[in-house]
Amino acid sequence: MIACDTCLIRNRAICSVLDDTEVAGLNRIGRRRKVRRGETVIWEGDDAPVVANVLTGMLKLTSVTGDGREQIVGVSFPSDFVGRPFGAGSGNSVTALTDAELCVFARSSFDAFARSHPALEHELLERTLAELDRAREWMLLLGRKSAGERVATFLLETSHRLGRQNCSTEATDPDRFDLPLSRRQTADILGLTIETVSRQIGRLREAGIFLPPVRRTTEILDRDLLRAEAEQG
Amino acid sequence: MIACDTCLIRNRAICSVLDDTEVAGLNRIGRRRKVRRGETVIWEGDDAPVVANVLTGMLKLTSVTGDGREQIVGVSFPSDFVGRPFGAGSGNSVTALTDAELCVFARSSFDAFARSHPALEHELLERTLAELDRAREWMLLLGRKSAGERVATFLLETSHRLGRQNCSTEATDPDRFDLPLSRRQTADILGLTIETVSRQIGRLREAGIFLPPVRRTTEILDRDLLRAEAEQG
DNA sequence: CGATTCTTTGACACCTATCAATCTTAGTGG
DNA sequence: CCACTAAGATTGATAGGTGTCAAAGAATCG
Repeated sequence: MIACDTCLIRNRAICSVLDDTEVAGLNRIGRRRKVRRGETVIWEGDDAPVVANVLTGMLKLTSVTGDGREQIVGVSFPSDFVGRPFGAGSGNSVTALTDAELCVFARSSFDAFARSHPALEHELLERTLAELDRAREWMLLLGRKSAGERVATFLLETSHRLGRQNCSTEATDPDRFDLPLSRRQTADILGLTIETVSRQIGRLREAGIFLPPVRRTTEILDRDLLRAEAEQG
Repeated sequence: MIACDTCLIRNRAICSVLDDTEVAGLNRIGRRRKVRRGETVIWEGDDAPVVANVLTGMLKLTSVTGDGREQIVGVSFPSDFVGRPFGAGSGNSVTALTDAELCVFARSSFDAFARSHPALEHELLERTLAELDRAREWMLLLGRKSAGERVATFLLETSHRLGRQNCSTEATDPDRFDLPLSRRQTADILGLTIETVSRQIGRLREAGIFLPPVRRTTEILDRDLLRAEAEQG
């Protein structure tokens, strides 16, 4: 009996392409680690000696300028892979947005394991390509969209990603979701200030399109109008 | 004798990890294609039935909003790989910035070939990870940097990438390079307007930091000051 | 219930976009 | 080779969107 047998994301993480024997091998070089909200797992510019699977919780990937301006360049959910395997040090920090649990590997061990398991590398490649797609879509948002469009796009994208995340058997309403992000974090995702995000959300609330957090739970009231706002708001 | 034997980028493209027999196999499913400046090879949202190695020239990857605002999300040089293998259709268009020559593969054939050649997939993974690093660094620029910082960063980055590109035996001056980009294209990379880019370049010229294009050839006069501008200009 | 943190709201300033005109470059045909 | 044209780049005036600064209002947590 190894830890992976009881792993909640055994069938969704990169491990899903490995058979039981192979998973046992991977299990041998990994260990579980709990992190608290706000704790930074990997530091930007560091040699980034670890990579990990996200078991529970949410994490942010950030880049920061010399004088402290921060941009969130990615958000990781359970079953996502975080860290930078192969060669280069990490270009961004990884910090827990909520309490989280990780399955951590020393990078050197993981690199060696991956190199000898092509199926794992293929899965990693598919995920990296998907992440690159997402990053490039976000570049369009950061470079060319107005504050209103950004906030609307963010709400749609968040609803979509959290919907995929929810794995309960019963169908859940994609228009209602818990958003464990502060204004600062939302602003850091959208390349805006907290005040601008606040005003745009206020605008959507007044327009009856969106219902802001009541104890973290937020709701999209008019998805069609929100989509229109995302295109040109 | 196959086409790859005379290929200028045989040792720099993803093919470099294949032996002669394997390259022959890849050669069998590929074909060369010349494209003219401005020609679009892959259309955003298309099924994107092709991937390719860049042999000569420069290409841009772009995302576009519904109403025509464009963001350049990547620039490809000789030996770079373009297109979206495995599953998802392409999220962005690929358009030639200069006349260019490509080594094109039907995506289905390439996918199959790659899956049966782990070394190739590993190389693809390394390149995709590096591209993701670059994309995320650019997200910081688009989300958090001022116009002055963007232009300065762009000049440094361009100098760096074109320097690596130049493979002549003699050492070339990294501070002098040819920049085959119009103001519009530069603006679309930086998420700015052409007027703002023009003004910022004018500012750097007046400050004696940078010499704008004379018949495409541009020159960095004071790299240290330019670096300072990139941090907070 | 008090203290801290986060969010909202307002007033104002500034940066960048927009609009418009001039100037330069590149390309074409006489 | 030069004039002519069209496209691209620069420069200027103006406006608008977002950032900044400040204060008041919620929410969270002991």
